[in-house]
Amino acid sequence: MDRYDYKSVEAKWQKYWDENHTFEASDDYSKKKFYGLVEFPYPSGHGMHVGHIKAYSGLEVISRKRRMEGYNVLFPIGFDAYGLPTENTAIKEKIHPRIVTDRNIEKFTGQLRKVGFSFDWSRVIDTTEEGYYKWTQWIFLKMFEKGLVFRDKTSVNYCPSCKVVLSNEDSQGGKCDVCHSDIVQKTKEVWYLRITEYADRLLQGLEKVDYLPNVKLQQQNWIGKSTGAFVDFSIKENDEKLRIYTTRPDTLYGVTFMVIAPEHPIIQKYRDSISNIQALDDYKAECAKKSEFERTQLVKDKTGVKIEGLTGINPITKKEIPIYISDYVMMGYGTGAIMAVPAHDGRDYDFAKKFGIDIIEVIKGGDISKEAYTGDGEMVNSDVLNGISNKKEAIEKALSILEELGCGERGVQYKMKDWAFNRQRYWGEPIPIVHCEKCGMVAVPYEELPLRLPELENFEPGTDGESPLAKIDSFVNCKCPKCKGDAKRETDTMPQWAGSSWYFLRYCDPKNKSEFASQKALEYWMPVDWYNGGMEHVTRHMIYSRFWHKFLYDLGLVPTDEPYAKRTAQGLILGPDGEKMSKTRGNVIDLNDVVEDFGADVLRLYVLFMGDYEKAAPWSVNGIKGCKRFIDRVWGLQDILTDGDEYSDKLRSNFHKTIKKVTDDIEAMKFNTAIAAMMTLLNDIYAVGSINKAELSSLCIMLNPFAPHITEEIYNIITGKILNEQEWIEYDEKFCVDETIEIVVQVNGKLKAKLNVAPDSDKDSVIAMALADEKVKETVDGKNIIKQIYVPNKLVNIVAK
RNA sequence: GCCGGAGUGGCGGAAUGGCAGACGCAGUGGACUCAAAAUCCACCGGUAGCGAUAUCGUACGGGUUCAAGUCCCGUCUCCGGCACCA
Repeated sequence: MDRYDYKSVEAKWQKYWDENHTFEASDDYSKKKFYGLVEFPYPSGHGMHVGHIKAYSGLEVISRKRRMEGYNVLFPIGFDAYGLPTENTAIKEKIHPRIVTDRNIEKFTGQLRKVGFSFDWSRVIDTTEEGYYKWTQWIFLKMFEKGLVFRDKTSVNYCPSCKVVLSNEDSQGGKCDVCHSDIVQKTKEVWYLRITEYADRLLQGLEKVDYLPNVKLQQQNWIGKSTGAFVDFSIKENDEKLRIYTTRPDTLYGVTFMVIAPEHPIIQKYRDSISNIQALDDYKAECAKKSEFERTQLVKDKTGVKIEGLTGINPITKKEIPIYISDYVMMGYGTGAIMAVPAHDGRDYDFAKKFGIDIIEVIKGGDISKEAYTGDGEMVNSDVLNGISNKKEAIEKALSILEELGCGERGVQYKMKDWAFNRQRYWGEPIPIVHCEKCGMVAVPYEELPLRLPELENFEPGTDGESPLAKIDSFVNCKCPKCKGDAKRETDTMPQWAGSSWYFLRYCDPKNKSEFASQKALEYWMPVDWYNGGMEHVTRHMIYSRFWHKFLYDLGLVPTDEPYAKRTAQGLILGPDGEKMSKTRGNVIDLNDVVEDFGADVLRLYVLFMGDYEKAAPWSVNGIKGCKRFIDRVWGLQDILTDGDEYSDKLRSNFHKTIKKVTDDIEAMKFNTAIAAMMTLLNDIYAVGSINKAELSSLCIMLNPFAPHITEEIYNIITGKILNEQEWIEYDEKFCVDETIEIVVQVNGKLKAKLNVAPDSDKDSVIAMALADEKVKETVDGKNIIKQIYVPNKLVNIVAK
């Protein structure tokens, strides 16, 4: 047999699949369906890297298996092509972002095809295409219509390098998600989507979907629901009520001061009656200068100023307490005001120590002279609450008192904020809104969609953070759709996350011109049965897209309220040095080189074999050689091929066991052990010295999802048939059991002997055999046998003293 | 600080509470070769021993159990997420 020529074989089958539309999903809606989704790539100029291959290989294996199991499989791919890197390349090379995008998509497509992924190439999506972004704008307008879009002037996360406003999600850790510069705070009028309105449903929806526990947890934390109470504190000097939010109403008797955010409106309202207003203004100005990062990350000394002229009154104790402003209280969470209980909250404790405020213990159990006690315990110094030791009970009782007094109510808060939905850049979906002096914000009529991006000479954003579109008079100046008077167009574009918030719907019916997808197609294909992607998209893309989907569900436009039935995530591929792959580290593995040197099958096999699919694993230049050897040895089986259309006696059980293992492991995404099992089988075959046609066909089928090219080729050579038209192989449980089973014999838990017995032998005879063993006899000699343990088909343990 | 996850040979990693180290890589010895590569065969956790074998061994300290990498308690380290969220 000649050496395996992967280059020609891979090219041959890729051409065959393409010409025969082998992997295109059928429109026959009577068949059982499987919708497998992978996160579509951002087509960057660097091309794909091996991480992409791992990300897609998981569902690739499952999709190929599903097809052989008789499913109508939708396994689509597309490109999430709007975004900054493309625009920056366009600016640098002085060409249109359209050209950059097309160039990069072509590069990606070529690479994906070379790896032999079984994507449905007839349904490719490009989010920057008119036929697509028209519907992105359409959904936005629906949200606008339903009051989920609003504008607000607030302090926003601004990246001075990219010159854009970022959402909280895109500026985690105080760094820009794109360029990693420090984020600064800027006051700006921005667009928001009211995602908080769906907070509770996004949380509840998690109960009925099959996501990795980790994924659910991260989403729960991100939404950050807390239950507590709003409590009104009276102000002594006037009849104002200062409302706070707390999760611990049980500690009300321990309140010794209040803190409000520096921006709290009550200060402006009572400016004139505050004697140290200048000091408060100064403090506020100082805080505004700090970035979000400094304000939250550098938790050091507590700072603040006491308000002279406003005094709070504890609604339960009626005691007078001072009010401070401090930047450890945020205007954006709760009511921007808190009741401080220094004895039982670390932050309040630090503040009280610094400002010399009383600390009153109300829960026993700690030493409040040293630090705040945040644990549970018996209530003390709390009048009617005294003696209660159950936290829940104490909270309930405090709540009912507050409700009776009419100065408190139960409430819920979320950490999640509304979604800042705009960027001041060119390469994004234009926001289809017109500003009219008379009519205010007016939606562009649906029939005028798509609202196209105007042609530009210069894509650079303005220095003041204005969109480059603002410089184009012909775009900006327009007529108001309502009153037909002069009006101006919105010049901001949508953020990168817009296009990916509904792409899985478009795949169901990608060429539809009159709807974003037909109801029939959606009813058949949705929900996505299995969605795999990176952990980094769990809190942004996934929450955003679940929100859009739930909105469309409320309009009756999609059949399910959750888009994804199941979600898994792959681990990163690290560089050979164990560090995250990056160009600056110089540890990036070039995909093209790997395909060139080893072939697509070896690459596919290796990314799944290198470790647990869900965990990060370093690339090993040597490790991939093992997969190469495996593939070559599979090819070599043709040299020891014999006739035979059923399993031989010598290998029957090996095959059944391996098929079972591979079948189960694929479903559990334990690809590494599935491959290991096939390697073991291959070793067994070579030990036997021959393989028949039935056996080799069977091996080709189970290996096909991992290494589709070589298996198609071998299968075609030995049977004359096409493997992809075959069914997935079955195993028979009865052949998975050996004729004799090895039983381990231990004495006092230590291995002493091994016995070969028939399956399901009875206890007495096995123990008798064990005790008859020379080695066992020797060890037990002179001791009393206290206990005999028999685990059927596994082991015997004799306890002797 | 809080919430997750992990810690097993030289390396990547396997092990429904039941033979620790499957499978692969690297390494060592041998075969083939003028030679090398490729391929094939054997060995491949530590200690003692020529050896059969004995003994220790899954981050560390305790515990439960006939039996613990796996379960429980405590400690350390690393990774991921959230972070002055009241």
